[in-house]
Amino acid sequence: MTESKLWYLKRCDLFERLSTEDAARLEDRATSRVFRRGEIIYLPGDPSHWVMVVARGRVKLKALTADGKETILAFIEEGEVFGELAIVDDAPRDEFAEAAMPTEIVAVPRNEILRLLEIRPDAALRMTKLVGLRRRRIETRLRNLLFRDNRHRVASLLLELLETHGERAGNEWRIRLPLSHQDLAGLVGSTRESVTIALGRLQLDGFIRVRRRRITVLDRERLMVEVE
Amino acid sequence: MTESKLWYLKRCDLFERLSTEDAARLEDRATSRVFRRGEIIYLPGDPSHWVMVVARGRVKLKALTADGKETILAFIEEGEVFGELAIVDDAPRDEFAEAAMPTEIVAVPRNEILRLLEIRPDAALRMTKLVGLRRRRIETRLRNLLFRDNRHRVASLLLELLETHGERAGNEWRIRLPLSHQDLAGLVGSTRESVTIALGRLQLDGFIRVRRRRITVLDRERLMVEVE
DNA sequence: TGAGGAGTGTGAAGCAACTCACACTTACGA
DNA sequence: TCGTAAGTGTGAGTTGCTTCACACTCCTCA
Repeated sequence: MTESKLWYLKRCDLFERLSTEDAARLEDRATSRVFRRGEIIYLPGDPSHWVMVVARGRVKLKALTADGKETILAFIEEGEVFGELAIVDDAPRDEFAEAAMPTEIVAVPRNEILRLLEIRPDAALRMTKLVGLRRRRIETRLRNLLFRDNRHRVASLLLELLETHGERAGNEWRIRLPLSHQDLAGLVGSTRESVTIALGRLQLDGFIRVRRRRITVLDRERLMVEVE
Repeated sequence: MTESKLWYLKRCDLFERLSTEDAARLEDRATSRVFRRGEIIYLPGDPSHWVMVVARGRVKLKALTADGKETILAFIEEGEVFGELAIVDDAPRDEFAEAAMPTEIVAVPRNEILRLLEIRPDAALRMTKLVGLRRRRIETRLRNLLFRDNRHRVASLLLELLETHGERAGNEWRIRLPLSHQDLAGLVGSTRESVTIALGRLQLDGFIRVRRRRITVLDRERLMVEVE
């Protein structure tokens, strides 16, 4: 570990404004560990004793169906929190957290977080907002999946990804995350082949440019209209 | 209005333990109104200025697709909060709230809630848990919809409904909510006809009993195994 | 620099779910 | 008490997606 755990925690707005005392305490109680690409950080059934922060790397949250298909719930990037529902209660995890690349994780014990939320109303409010924002995102995703064909699903997924993992480049928007068609299928609940078709058509229609695992949205506004 | 707004608010655990001062303040700032069945309480685009509580009746949260299909996000029952994402930020609503029956609503201004959360850490924590619990539910729903056929979708929806709106009756579990096949279709993202088929089969297989808009789960354990 | 794996494109066949259409039943208000 | 609307059951025809199969491209690392 090259940097202190605290240094990583502080990049995350949840922990940025702590008293030196609280900070020292966190530094003491938090744990850190490095995972290789593909390693599992936690899995369904594990106790929810920790709230985690991505220090370096990227994490994929996913679930598996009985026949082995992968539902991707989210990607978590550097400086972001995950597993924060440990706060709600101690119900076991119900998804996998997997390192999507070499990744360092800082884990804070549930109790420490709860204590912090008790004494720091502003931290509590931030936490509520974090949980709420992600809920809103999931609800939107749900709406965009039900009753819509593959083209619409993929298109609105791309727009969602721009919000969370997009970066502007002139008029265009690039998706920072390298995503295979298989990954996209896991995000919209369809198959690799169907995603290939949908992306192909969207590209033909001039909405996007695809190169290997890189997707660029050429005209965000127009794509938003297309999706309604 | 037969009862005070406060009386209704206090039935909701978010507000139950207030100082008399805070209580008086809430009583003063909160608003209440009665809606007829089918009336819209708010709609997409409305400003999120209020957090609401169902005093009497039942509320349906839904969204409409471009071609008029109804996605049902949740039903909210007496004493429960909804529209609580107004706390996160002032982004406009993105769903409809509709009275599913004659319903009285108490609305608390966003600012009042925020103030309360600032000064009452326990209230803040409860709010986080509420938002988090609902998020977990939505995530589960998402997992249960992607990659699964109609039978599985309907079956896991029934189990979900037992958690939120179920009541035990001996060995059986009844769903308190009267739900048409159309409603169920809106919850799982399929069609009325497909739901009819799925329910019919589940009944034939001895998992449930259906009578008009009443569904009884005969053997919850067995149904859980069926869904995996 | 070449071999193997990951990622992408495409087509043929099958099927689950959708649409449309209509008959029947139950609930409930005039 | 009847009339109407809401809710349910079922079949025929269609379609969009999945499955399976295989060829091809690109990247990476030995």
